[in-house]
Amino acid sequence: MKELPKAYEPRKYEDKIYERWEKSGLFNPDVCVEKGVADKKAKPFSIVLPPPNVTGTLHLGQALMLSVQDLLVRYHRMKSDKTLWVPGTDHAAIATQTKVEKLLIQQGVKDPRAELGREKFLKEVNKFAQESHDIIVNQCRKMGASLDWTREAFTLDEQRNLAVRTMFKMMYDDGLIYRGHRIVNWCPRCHSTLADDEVEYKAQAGKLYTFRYADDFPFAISTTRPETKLGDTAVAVNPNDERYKKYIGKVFEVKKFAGGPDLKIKVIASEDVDTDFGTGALGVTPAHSFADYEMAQKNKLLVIKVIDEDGKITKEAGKHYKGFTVLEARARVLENLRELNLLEKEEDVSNNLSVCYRCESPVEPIPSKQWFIDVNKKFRIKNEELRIKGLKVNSEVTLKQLMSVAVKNGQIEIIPDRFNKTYFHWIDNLRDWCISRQIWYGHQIPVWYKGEEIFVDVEAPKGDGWAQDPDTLDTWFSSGLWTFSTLGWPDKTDDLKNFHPTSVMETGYDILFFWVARMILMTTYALGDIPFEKVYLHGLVRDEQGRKMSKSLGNAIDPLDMIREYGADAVRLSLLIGTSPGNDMKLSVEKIAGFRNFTNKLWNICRFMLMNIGKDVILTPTQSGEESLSKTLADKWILNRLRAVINIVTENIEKFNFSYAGERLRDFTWGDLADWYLEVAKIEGDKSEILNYILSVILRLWHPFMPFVTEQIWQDIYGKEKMLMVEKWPEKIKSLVDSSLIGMTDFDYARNIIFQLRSLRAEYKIEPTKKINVAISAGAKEQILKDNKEMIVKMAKIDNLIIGKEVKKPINAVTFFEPPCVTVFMDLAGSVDLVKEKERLKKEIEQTEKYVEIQKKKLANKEFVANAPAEIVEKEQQKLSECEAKLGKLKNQLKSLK
RNA sequence: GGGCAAUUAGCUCAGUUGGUUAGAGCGCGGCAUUGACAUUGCCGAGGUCAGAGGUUCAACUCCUCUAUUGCCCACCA
Repeated sequence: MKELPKAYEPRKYEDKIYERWEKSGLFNPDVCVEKGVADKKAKPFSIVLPPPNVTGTLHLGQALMLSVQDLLVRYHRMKSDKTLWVPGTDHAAIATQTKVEKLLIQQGVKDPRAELGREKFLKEVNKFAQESHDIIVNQCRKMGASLDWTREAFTLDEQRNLAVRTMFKMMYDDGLIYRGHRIVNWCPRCHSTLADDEVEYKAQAGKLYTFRYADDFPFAISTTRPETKLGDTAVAVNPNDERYKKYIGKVFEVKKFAGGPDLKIKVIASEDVDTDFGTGALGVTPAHSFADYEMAQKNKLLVIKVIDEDGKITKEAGKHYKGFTVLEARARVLENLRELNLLEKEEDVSNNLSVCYRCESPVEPIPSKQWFIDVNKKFRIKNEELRIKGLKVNSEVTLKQLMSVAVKNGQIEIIPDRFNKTYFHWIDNLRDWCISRQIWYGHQIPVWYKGEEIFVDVEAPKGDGWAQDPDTLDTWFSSGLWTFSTLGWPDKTDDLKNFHPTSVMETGYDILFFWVARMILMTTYALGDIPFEKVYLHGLVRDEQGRKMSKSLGNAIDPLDMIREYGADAVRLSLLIGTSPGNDMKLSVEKIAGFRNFTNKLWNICRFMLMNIGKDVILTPTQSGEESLSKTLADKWILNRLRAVINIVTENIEKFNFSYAGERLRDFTWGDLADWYLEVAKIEGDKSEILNYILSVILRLWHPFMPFVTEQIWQDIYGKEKMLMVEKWPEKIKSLVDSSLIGMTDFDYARNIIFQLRSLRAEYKIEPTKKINVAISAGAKEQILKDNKEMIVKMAKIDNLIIGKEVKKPINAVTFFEPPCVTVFMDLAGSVDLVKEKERLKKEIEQTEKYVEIQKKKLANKEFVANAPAEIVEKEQQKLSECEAKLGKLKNQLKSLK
C-alpha cells in the first residue's frame, strides 16, 4: 500500500493532473460516450462559457465563473450525463481596439489608425488578441476548468462570422434591421457610437445657468450646457403654465446669439416640461438631446448639428465658435452672455455626466446615420420548430415581446429570481438598438453600396464597384448568438440538436442586460427557442473593504498568484463557499489561505485513513453494501452522517446552493469524520472496509469543488487507470434513517459524556500524574455506556469507568480523592440540565397541542374545506399530520427523561 | 424620482418554504501535543438577529413603517 507525502503541495501535481485529464479526451462528451462513461441516450447537460475578453489576463470574476461552472459540469459528468462545456473567447471590439491603440501610442505611434491604415492596424490588433487569447486560455486550465477544447470558439472567427452575417441578413429581410438618421450616443474619443447601456453616468457638481437668448426675448431659460444652445430651434413650455401660454406658437428671431449664429426660436408646448424647474422654460436642442429630438420630431423643428464627431463645434454655430471644443465653447458662450448682460443666474447643481463605459470620456448625443435593430416592429414568426410556449407560428410579434415571453412563461428561470423584475423593467424601457460601430476591429457589416444601390446578403455581391460598409457591428451582436453559434449554427449540426438549448448560463449580474438579454433576443428570434433553461447570476468579487478590485487601487488579487501560492483548489473553495447567488462577495488572501489549510486537511485525512486501512488490502472504490460495514456504534453513526451528507450535497448542488453544499461537506469531513470518527477508529481498529468506503465517497463528493487534490489522492490510492473525474457520483439514499433513531443519538450521547469526562482534570484541578477513575450512574442510558466502555475510556483519556450498579456510593457529582488515584462520581441521570430540558419539552408540547387543536378545528370546518383551493386544504392537512407526529415524538422524549 | 438588496458574534457571512437551546470560518483568551495533520486538537468568551409596530399557539424567518448602507434604472433642460 502506498503512502502519501506529509503535506499536499499543489504546485507539484496540478499541471500534471490537468494534462492527464485533457489527454484522456474525457472533457469531450463524444469521447465519454465512446468510452462508456456516459450512455449515448443519456440526458445532455451543456454550458457555454461566457467568453473572456482577449484584452488581458484572468481576473477573480472569471475565476469565480470558472469555479461555479466547472463544479456544475463535473457534477453532471459524474452523474453520467452527456456533459459539454464549450470554451471560447470574445474579441470585445471597442475594448480590444482601445487597448491596442494605447499600446501603440506608448510605443510612439501618435495616431495609430491614421498612420497604419485599416489593414495594418487590424494586423496589430489580431496579433495582440492572439497573444492575449493564449494567455487566458492557459489560465483557464490552471483553474482546472474541464472545458472541451476541441470545440473552442472565438467570437470573431470564420464560423461565428458566418453566423453573424446570416443573422444580419435574416433580420434585415424581416425589416428588423434598418438604417436611420437618429440621435446616437457618440464617444468622441473612441470615435464611435455606443449602445444606450454602454453609457454610464457619473454624478458631478455642475452649474445651472439662467439666461435670455437676447434682450428682446420675452423670458429666460435654464441650462447646464450653454454651448448646445447654439443649436436651439425652440423653447418648450408647459401648456398649462400661465406665464408662457400666450407665447406658444410664436417664433422669435435671435440675431447673433452669444456672438454666434442667428437663431429662430419657436415656442412649443410640452406636457413633460416641469414648471418648477428653472424658469419653467426649456431650450430645445434637437441635435444634441434625445428628449429634445423627440420634441423636434413632433413639432417638425429644424435639427441643427452644432457638435461634430470630434466633440468640436461645427460651422453651423458660426465662425465665432467653429472648431472649439465643447468646454471651450461653453466658457465662450458664458463670457458673451455676461458681456451682453443676458446671464441672470448661476446655481450650483449636481448633475449626471454621461461617459463612455470603456474610456470614461464624456459622451455626446449627436445625429448620425447608423444601423439599428427595431425592437418594436411587428414581424411574423417563421420558425417551423417553435418551442416558445405561448407563441404560434405565423403570428405577429415584436422582438420585445419575444424577449419578454420566454422569461414570463417560465421557460427561462433566472436565479436569483429578483432579477426577473429588473429584466422586465429593462425591456419596458428598451429603445432601438444601435448596432453599427465606427471602429475597425469586429464583424464588418454585410452591406455593400454602389451609388444609391444597397446590397445586403451573407456573401459579397458579384460585379465591380461595390464597396462594403466600413462600420463593424456592436460586439454584443455577435455575443448574442453565442449559445448557438458555438454549436455550429447556421449549419444544422448534431451539436445543435444535442446540446441546445443549453442547460445553464452562468454569468455576472452586471451583464444581464448587455448580454443575457441579447442572447434571449437573438435566440428566440433565430431559432424560435430559448438559449438556456436557467440563468445563474453570480455577484462581483470585491476586496476586504467591499471596494471593486482594480489595478489603479492596487487592491486586486491576482488569481494566478493565489493558485501558485495556495493551489487552484483553495482558490475555488474560497470563491464557492461563503457566497450566495446575485450577491457581491468579499475576498481576502486570508480566506484563500484558510481553504488551503482545508485542502491539506483533506489530504491528511486521506493519508491517515490509508495508513489505517491496512497495507495488504488492495483498494477498490465501493459504493454499496455499507449496511454490512457497520459494526460498532461509531460506525453506525458515521455512516448515517455520511448518508445525510450525500443527500444534502446532491440536493443543494441541484438547487444551486453551492455554498451550503460545500459548507456541510466540510463540516462533515472536518468535524464528524476527522475529529471524531477517526479518533474512535484509532481505538477500535480494524476498519479497512468502512474507511475505504467512506474515503471513496467523500473524494467523489469533493471532486467538483476541488478537483485537483481529490484526483491526486484518488489516483494514488486506486491507481492511475481509474480517473475520479469520471467516477459515478454517490447515489442519493432515499431511505435515510431518521436522525432520531438510536444509531445517531446514542453515539451523540456517548460523545457528550466523553466531552464531560475530558474536562474533569481541569475542572477539579487533578494533577497530570494522578489516575482518574470515574463512577457514573446514568439511568436509562447506562447500557450504552456499558457497551462502549472501552471506547469511552480511551477517548476521554481516563483510566477506568465504573457504571451504574457498580457505583457503590450514590453521590451527586462530587469528587472523592484517594491518592494516587482520584475517583470522580457523576450522576448524569439527575443533572440540572435534565430539569431544564423537561420544562422546555413541556412548553413545546403545550404549544404544539394548541396548534393541533386549531388545525383540527380548521379542517372540521366544512365551509373552509369546501371553498378553499384543494392545494391549501391539502397543505393544512399535511401540517396537521406533521405536528401530530411531532407531538408524539416530543411526548416520547419527555417519557424517556422520567 | 422609481426599483432592488443588505442590516445576525470584533471581522466575513450561513441560517432551505415560520417549529427544539440562532450557527460556521477568521480573530481573541486558555489548555494540550513526541506517528495523519502546528497548514493540528480541545475548551471558552462574545449576539435584546438595525429599530418600532403587527399577524401567529410559535417570528431571525411573514406584513407595515423608520433608520443606515450598497447597487440598478430613469433623468430636469
